Amino acid sequence: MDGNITAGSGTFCDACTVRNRAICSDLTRDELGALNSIGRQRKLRAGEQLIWEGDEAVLVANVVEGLLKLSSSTSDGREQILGIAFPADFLGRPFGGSTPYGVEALTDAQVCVFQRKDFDRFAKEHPRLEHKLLERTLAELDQTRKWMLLLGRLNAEQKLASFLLQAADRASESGFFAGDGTSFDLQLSRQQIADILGLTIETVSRQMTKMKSQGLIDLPSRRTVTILDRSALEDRAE
Amino acid sequence: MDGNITAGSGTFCDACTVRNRAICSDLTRDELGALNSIGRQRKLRAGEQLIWEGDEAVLVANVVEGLLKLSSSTSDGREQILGIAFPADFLGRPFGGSTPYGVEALTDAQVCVFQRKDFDRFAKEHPRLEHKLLERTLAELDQTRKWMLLLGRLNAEQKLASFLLQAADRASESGFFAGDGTSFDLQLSRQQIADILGLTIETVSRQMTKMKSQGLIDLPSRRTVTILDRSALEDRAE
DNA sequence: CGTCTAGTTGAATTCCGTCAAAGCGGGTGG
DNA sequence: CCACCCGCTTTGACGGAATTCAACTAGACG
Repeated sequence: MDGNITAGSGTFCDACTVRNRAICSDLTRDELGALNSIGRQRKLRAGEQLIWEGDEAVLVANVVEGLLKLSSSTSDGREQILGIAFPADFLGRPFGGSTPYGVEALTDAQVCVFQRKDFDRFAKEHPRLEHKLLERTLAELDQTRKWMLLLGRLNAEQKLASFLLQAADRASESGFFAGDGTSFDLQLSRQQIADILGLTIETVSRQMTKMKSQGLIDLPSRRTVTILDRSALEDRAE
Repeated sequence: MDGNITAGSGTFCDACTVRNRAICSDLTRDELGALNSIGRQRKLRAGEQLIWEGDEAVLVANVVEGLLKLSSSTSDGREQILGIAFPADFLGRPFGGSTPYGVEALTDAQVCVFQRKDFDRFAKEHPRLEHKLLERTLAELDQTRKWMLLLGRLNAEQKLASFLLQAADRASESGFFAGDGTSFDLQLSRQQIADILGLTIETVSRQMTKMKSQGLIDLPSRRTVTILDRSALEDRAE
């Protein structure tokens, strides 16, 4: 259980690939050192759970590498994905009681974890960090609200079109299999897409083949999507 | 257009009814005075718009009295309510570009507004205020995510049952027409409930009469709800 | 070459939205 | 005081979109 945890060696921040984008980006060398000493790097395998839904919030983390999902389930087992965490995103619930959602790695991932108590203390003493965290949380809230409109008011076609456009943007900006910016790897199964959009796997599949047959997209392989007619896709997104 | 704006007189915080619950609650007298000097009280009529969707974020506010909705619309005019703001809640998007949702008063309301630039500056200089704002934003994010599960994965009956239970809780804790805690005033039209739950007005109506006929609730008047069988309602909520 | 999982396709069903009409209640003016 | 009107709500009939259940297919991997 400890095999995938590396003790904070005092140097890992220097090598951190998301250092300039994560909430730590405004810290001085000394502050970074202090934060370093309370954090640990941890590797996660795809499918591994970092935080369980409803658990008392004992840890928070920065995503260094990979994709993670935040999700919650109904009592009868249907799942809704509440957000996707990308590298440099922050995870967990500081200053809070329990985490009302689970966090699980979608791909192999690397995170920089902190005991919540340690992090809370550190944050309170470092307003610039708190400020970064606040900005990030506000942005996340905006994002989440946008998603609510999708869930509440769009039909399956609109949901999928919006999703593909957003995925394409994310893919090109973070360089995932970017190619020419129109072809990209989804990194998500049909089931996961369905869980994001509040649909079933069959509906997702049907909509994708429909879009393919209409020449809006191509599906060269299971998880690869090529956008052939972006503006038509935008028309359907709303 | 100015008739409903009162200049900051230097004393209104003292009389503020939400002073101990709003984000200002940790400030010293001096700090409160300073904040006071950049804020203005404003009264809103039910239906009046405080912030327009997509506008550049020029103001932020504390709710002093009344209820407001945050909402967004699809291009074909269907609306989704993204959140309800209660007294002591914070409104608007500090440190940001545009507000991606509109804010409108549901009841007559009173808010304490700030120019965003003034507020941003003040906040940056007062970490305790930022901390409060952060805690509030995190709580709001949790709330919003819970709502996403409802929108994405619950059916009409489950949505309505969840909504009524939550409304009952809110009503009793904030003392709205609390009565014995089971009977309360909704303050929302059927259309607004539909916009919250991602349903149509007819579906909301049908579900309510169904619950009434099953003895779960009573509907003594248009906007009053009495919960007769809470546990049965909880069973249906998920 | 067989097995296993993820994805696709099809048919039946159900739930919710749409359209239309009727009911209710509160306010206004005769 | 009553008749009328207006907006909100309820109710009904219908259709369509998405889910459900089930069979089938395509790759991946040993």
